[in-house]
Amino acid sequence: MTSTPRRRGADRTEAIMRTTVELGQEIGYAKLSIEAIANRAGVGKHTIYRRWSSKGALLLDSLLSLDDPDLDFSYTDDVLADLREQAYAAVELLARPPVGPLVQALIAEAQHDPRVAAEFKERFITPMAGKLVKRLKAAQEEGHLSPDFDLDLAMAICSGPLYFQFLITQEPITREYVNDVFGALFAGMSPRPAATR
Amino acid sequence: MTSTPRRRGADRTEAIMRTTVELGQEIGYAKLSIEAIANRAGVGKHTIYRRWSSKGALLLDSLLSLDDPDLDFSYTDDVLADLREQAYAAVELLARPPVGPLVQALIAEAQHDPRVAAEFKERFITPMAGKLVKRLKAAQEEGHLSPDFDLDLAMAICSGPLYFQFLITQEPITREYVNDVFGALFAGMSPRPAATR
Amino acid sequence: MTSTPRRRGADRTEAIMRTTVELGQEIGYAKLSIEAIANRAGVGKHTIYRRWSSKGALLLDSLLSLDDPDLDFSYTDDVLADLREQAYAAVELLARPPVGPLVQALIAEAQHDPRVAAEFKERFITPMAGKLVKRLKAAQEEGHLSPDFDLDLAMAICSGPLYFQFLITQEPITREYVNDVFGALFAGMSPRPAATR
Amino acid sequence: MTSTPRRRGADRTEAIMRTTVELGQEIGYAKLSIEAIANRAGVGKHTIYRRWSSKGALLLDSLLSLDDPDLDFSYTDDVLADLREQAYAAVELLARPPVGPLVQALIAEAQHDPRVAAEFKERFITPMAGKLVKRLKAAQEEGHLSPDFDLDLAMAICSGPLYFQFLITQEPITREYVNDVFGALFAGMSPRPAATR
DNA sequence: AAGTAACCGAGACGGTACGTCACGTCTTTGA
DNA sequence: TCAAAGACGTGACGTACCGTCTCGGTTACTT
Repeated sequence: MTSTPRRRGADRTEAIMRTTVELGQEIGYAKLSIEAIANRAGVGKHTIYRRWSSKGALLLDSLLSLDDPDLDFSYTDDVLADLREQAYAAVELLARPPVGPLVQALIAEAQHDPRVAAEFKERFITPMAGKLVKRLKAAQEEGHLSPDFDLDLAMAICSGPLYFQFLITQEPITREYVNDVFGALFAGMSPRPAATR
Repeated sequence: MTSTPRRRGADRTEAIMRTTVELGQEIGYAKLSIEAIANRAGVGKHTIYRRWSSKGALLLDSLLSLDDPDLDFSYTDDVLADLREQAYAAVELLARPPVGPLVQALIAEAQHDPRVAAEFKERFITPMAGKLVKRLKAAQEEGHLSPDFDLDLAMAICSGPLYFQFLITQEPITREYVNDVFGALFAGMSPRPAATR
Repeated sequence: MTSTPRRRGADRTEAIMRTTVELGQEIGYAKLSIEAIANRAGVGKHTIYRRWSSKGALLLDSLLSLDDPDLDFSYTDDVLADLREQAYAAVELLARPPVGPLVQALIAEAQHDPRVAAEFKERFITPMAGKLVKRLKAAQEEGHLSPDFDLDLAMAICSGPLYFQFLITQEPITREYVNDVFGALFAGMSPRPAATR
Repeated sequence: MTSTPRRRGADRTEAIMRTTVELGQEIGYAKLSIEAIANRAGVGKHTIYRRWSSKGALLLDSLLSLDDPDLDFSYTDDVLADLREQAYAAVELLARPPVGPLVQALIAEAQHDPRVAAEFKERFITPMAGKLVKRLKAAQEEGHLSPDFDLDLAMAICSGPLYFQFLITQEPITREYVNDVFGALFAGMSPRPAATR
């Protein structure tokens, strides 16, 4: 029997995060003000400041509070296909509200708030990277991946081009783009030895 | 003989951009206020608003007004080496003030201002990409690069991992990291045909 | 034959004053800005500053440039009636645009600009007072007015209550009000000797 | 036992009004800016805007917050003397800072802000008028005043000439002037009946 | 007729103030 | 005891005008 210990608090916390996402979708996460969130959530400003040290921290918690499809990799014989599949899912999430704009806003925050950067990396990037690295390791063990490949590097190489498209060119990340990227990464840019010969 | 013809305007424009960089280095580009820049530059706020429509626009112009080392690729026999060399230089610029923080701030701005995003892409990213693509095309023609390779894709693959490190993990981009990335990109992640045999 | 000497200037001067009145009626004389007048009149700001030293000066000239009904007193046997008649006319002018609001604005300006106060008194009040004093003097000579009456004082006593209504209570100055004021001024506030006796 | 309960607010209100008067005396009430008052009073601009809707409203409250000598009429046998006495006192107040310039500024404001005009009339003019009317009524009952005299009119007639001098001619209002005005008002402008006979 | 001076529109410029917004801290008050 | 409500000092926003100052481009008078 749970004696509703400290129940009110949790309620409020959730309400605030829910409002954050809601309001963020309406007016944009960049224009969010603590003041507006407090107002909309029917909560004192203090109640927010008590829980989060910065807008970035609130955004991060709000992001992570969203129903996480908890995407994980398939482990078929075809690593490339598995990676693609996974990327499709990730990209689809990032492609639309609320996750996409939220991540964008968080990365923006991270550029001038090292604490947000650290937390974001730890709680958002690293878990994703972990899964990827695990999947790659399995592939490597099965010989589907070049054995002398640093897996953290692989992680950066796989994620980088997607984030580049997301943050810099800001064009939609299509399945074709994903296919191309992974295709290229696996094939390498060198002229094919076979072709040369 | 009229000296300094229509000089006043340009003078101020430069003074403002100089002050922007200066003050940005002192207090951080994110905390820059138009008010403070105007004050420091001894200029009315209007004089800034007349020239730039947003902080982002001012930051971009200020960035581009910096003495551009105008880095361009070498065209030796070794594409890989040339790319690396170029990346070293770029990374070195990004590694320290004023360019690094300015670019960081600009990318942050670009996340919630599409106009900044577009201008940044057009005036900062695209020129760089152009040089890279040109270099890659030359390589391709000489058979140093897989011939069936979309060059824009190559651009994303080469830049992505570096920007990922710059924006997301925010760890210093060492020469080793650059070497690893380009090495991996050229080799590809697939197990070597030799190994397969 | 007038060889249009310095003609352009006069044109502009008039255009500016016309615009002043026009724009003042639209947005209120208090909110008038030199900038807006210049714009509307199609004239550089300098051209205004060259002619008038302050907004008050411009307002005063604009007021005096209006077609002046050039009201003057009748000289019948009945001073009281003549004064009333004159007051009706004056009050009617003050009652509606553009004169009323303009005078109001000028008096407002005069409260914090001694130069405006002086000019306004000299060019607006004094001429009116002159006529009144002259009319009163005639009356005095004909025995229609208490002979031991300082005429400047009489002027103040006649005008004061009207301006009081105009500036302070800001209620419409009806003919009845005018009648009452002059009636009372002539009769005096003392109990009538005749009535007492 | 809670001391200073709900005290903060009132403190600030007073501080702001005090500063308003102070600063107004130094630089003139017309040149007062909310910004400067806030600065000098060590208060945020909002704290002022929260309390007063316009500069006029603040000026009015500041005026009324001044130590009011709370002048009231004597009730001797001599109405004329009582009125004079009262007028001396009033005029003396208006003759010098801070009251004089404040009232002047308020009347100026009232010329383009109907809300200020209304409040000023209600809270400054009407109370004074009330006392005067009351005094006049007493006089009337005692037969010291013409019985068929509208008292509101009497108010206008008594105040008008003084305000005329105050606002329009802007010359000092001497005791002599007061004497003359009231003398004339009581005697009336008509030739004396005795003189007629 | 050409030269020259004055004047003009346009509007940039350094300022000052506006009235608003949000920050993060702090009281106060009601449940 | 805790939270809502929101007052508070601070600082920046973007705008409006101030009065001064170029800037070219006419006029219209002089020589």
